[in-house]
Amino acid sequence: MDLILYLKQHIILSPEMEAQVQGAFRQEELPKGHPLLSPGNFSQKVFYVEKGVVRTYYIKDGKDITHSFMVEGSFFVSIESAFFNSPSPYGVEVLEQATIRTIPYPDLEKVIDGSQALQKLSRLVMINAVKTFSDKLYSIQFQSAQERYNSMLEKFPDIMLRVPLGHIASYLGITQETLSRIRAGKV
Amino acid sequence: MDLILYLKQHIILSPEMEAQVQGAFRQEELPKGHPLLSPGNFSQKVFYVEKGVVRTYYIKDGKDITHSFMVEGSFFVSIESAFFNSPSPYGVEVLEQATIRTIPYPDLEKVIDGSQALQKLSRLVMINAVKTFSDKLYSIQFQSAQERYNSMLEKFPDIMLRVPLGHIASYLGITQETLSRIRAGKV
DNA sequence: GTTACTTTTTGATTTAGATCAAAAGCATTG
DNA sequence: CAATGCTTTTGATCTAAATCAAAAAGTAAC
Repeated sequence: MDLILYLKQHIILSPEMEAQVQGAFRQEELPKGHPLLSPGNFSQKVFYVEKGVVRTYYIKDGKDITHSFMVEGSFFVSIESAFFNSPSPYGVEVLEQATIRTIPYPDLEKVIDGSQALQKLSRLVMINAVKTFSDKLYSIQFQSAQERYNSMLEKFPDIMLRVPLGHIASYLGITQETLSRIRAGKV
Repeated sequence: MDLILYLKQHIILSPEMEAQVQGAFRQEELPKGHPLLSPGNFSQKVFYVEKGVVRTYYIKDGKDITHSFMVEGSFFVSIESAFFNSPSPYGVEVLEQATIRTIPYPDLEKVIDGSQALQKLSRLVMINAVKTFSDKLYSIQFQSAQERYNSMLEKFPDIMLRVPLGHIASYLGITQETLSRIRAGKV
């Protein structure tokens, strides 16, 4: 969803503010496979997905672990880089032809500071980030592989069919073999 | 740590702002065992722990699961109540004689809106909440019970000795029996 | 179609930690 | 100091999912 539209759905945006946001965010059309950020690099960019599917991941013991799938209307920023001045453990890559809007975090902070409404919205976006983590923690801690698979089917029915098995398995916190068995109903 | 001192460590606080904060937060001395919030209740209160130890928890399948230990200098708010107007799945209780400062979230929001510096700090506090969840998710997903135990020993050496085994076990995401065995070095 | 390569599935075995059950330690109260 | 309840430990068994290994299915390149 278009960034401005997204904002207008949540807050009232003055024409001046709208122009400021439009100008502050870059817009990029990116093909499948395009890396937006590689793990271990430093980037203070905030990403907004207007269209397409993007994946964030990190490398653990040489293995690629999917951390999240981002669909239209999602924000991402490396907390490590933007707030703690260190390299990002996360990488970000385009899974499906995407339209991405980006802005350096310090610039975004200035824009936000200029609007009470944006301040409130930015808090909401962060709260949602906390909630996403909280939900994922709960699912890893208390749900079985089968249950997590079912939840994901509900949440991302489309993604399940289109991305490689390995990405989904690592996202669910299970091995590819287990996911394959679950899918086949052999559990 | 005293709330005002905490704020001053992070930002510059004008005398007027300081007075406003002092007035807006209530202060309570609470004994061990005192419930600050019961699971299933609605509370928009933001808690700040000035002194003592507090625990947040929830009930899962009739079992009491410790979600976090809060020591001096920690904030807590039920996201569900404060932001989504629903009952809090979390409960909060005093583990050790504590000094707690509280403020309804809507009031806090007004205070924050009046100060650029507080806005920035509130973002940082939220970022830290995200990071805490992120770290906990990682530890549950990739670390063994033994490793989690060791990390906790480093992070909360004092708490480990003073709170009931069951609280620690559920916090670590393991059973009491397993924790007992780990402690005895029988693993 | 044949070859080569990647992705997915199937099978056998192992393992960390759970569960179930009971014993041992420790406090508190009369 | 018994008697009564907690909390913690110990022991035996079970289980979900990992690991290891190989077969099968897809995909692309020639």
